[in-house]
Amino acid sequence: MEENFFERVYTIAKQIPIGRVTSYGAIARALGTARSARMVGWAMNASHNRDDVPAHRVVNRKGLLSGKHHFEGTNLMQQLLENEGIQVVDNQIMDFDKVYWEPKITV
DNA sequence: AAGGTGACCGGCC
DNA sequence: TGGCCGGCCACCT
Repeated sequence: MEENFFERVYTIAKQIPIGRVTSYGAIARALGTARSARMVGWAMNASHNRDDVPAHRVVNRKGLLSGKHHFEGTNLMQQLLENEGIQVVDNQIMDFDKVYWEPKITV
């Protein structure tokens, strides 16, 4: 199933469980393109077209809501995460190691 | 076809 | 984790 790079990212993002988050690099690794983490972010940017993609569950490796800037509101992303039981303070995810979830590696 | 761009990551101080 | 720099790769104009 050779879909576009975007589709792959979306597939991984959709697999993120509720109350869990992952990093761009993790997704990139899952896709086999560990060095193209930036592409993941780019794909997420296009995720605005998909409503099935929980982009709010994708943060950078530091657990910072790097992409919150791209959401509609200023704290929409944080609200969504908190709604799932994730504590977010100052654009930073608390207990990042606890809520962190690594996507299934699809080689 | 070439160049610019980006919601990043890892290494070093 | 704070800051800076280089690499990396697909998408857009």
